[in-house]
Amino acid sequence: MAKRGDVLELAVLGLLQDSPLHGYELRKRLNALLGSLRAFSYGSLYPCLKMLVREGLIAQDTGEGGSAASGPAPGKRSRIVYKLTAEGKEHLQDLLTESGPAAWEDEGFGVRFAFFGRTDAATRLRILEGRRSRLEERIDGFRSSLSRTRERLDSYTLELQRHGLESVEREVRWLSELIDDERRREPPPSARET
Amino acid sequence: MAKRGDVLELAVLGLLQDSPLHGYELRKRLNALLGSLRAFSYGSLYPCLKMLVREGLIAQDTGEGGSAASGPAPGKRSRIVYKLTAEGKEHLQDLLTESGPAAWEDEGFGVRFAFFGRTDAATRLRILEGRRSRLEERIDGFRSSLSRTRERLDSYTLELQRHGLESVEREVRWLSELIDDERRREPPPSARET
DNA sequence: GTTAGCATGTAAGGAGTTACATGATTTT
DNA sequence: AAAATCATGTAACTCCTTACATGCTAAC
Repeated sequence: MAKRGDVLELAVLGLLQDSPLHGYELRKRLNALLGSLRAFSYGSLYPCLKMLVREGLIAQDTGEGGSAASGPAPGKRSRIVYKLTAEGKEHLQDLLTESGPAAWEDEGFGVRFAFFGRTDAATRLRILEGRRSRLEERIDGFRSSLSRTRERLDSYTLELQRHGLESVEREVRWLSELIDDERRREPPPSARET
Repeated sequence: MAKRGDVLELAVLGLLQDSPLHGYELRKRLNALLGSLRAFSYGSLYPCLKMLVREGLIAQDTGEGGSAASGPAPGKRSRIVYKLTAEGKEHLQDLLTESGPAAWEDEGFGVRFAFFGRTDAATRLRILEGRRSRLEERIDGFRSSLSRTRERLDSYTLELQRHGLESVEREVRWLSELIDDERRREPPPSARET
């Protein structure tokens, strides 16, 4: 229970944090935001929106204001604009601040990183470091499995492993640079004590 | 119809091509082979094996030979050894030779590449080039979406996009080197004509 | 006037995971 | 004799896709 790997849910809540949006627009921004990471279809977005409404995390804003132009693009067609509720904002903060596997694994990390602009410095650092040590574990398991099975592998398989390993090592270097940037911007409290 | 993205099926058939194996061993090799690409659990492997037997692509070899040591590790416990049937071999060749999205997308490409040792040169080249142009398309769509939404993105989101783009560009360079290697090894027929 | 894009949904199903259930064998 | 690892499986569930269904509006 409470073990939802829902990247979609988090991404939707995160986007609605900036401004209310309707489904169609939401999907475009979603896929622009996640870029190569992931793409979602309407068939998953709309049911997700319904669920979030049922859970009280977002609210529908169908009716146009009262008299004149009120929506972002008035007079188009009946569209359903969603916005975060107070509960939704809280839940979003919980998700973004959360530690644990959800925040380290590929997609979970990617979405959280995309919303780093609204995350506090301590959390950013924690997530970056969590991701890095997760990748370093992966490298270790990788190397030991390589040394165990090296003799059995042909050159193509080996080349695939080598390229995969190099990709992970490259991401570790990237993370290390980001971590250094964060530290420079906000030095650890131990430097201010004494 | 006939639109099975089954990475698992292909990987199982590919591994059984080298030698008959039982499920447990198969899973270990599977995860060693695919490394960072993917991991499979027993909950998907065993049902898949059953399905492949039903389809006549693999056969079970439960009974030990007749008298003395016959299996790879005799006298352990009742284990079910699977091997490719003639039909299975044919189907595997079809899958490995296949063009189209299945062979270009991330996982489909990865598995096919892992089995390049048993693939002919022309197919290798075709798949490598297919993968490369697929990635180049992705880069284009990416750049145009970036120029459309640049002003709206904060620095973290932008950094994520930049890193993603760089990863894809890096893979394109990798593929280009591999393609050059293949060409050097087996020059195109046009160079032999005249 | 027809194609393309905006806008919202639903039903069926695919591909895989987690957790459970069971038991033998080897190592410590 | 306890713990780890070998070995095989099943049931329920998750998350997402594809294909379908519908209709409005803008551009060509």
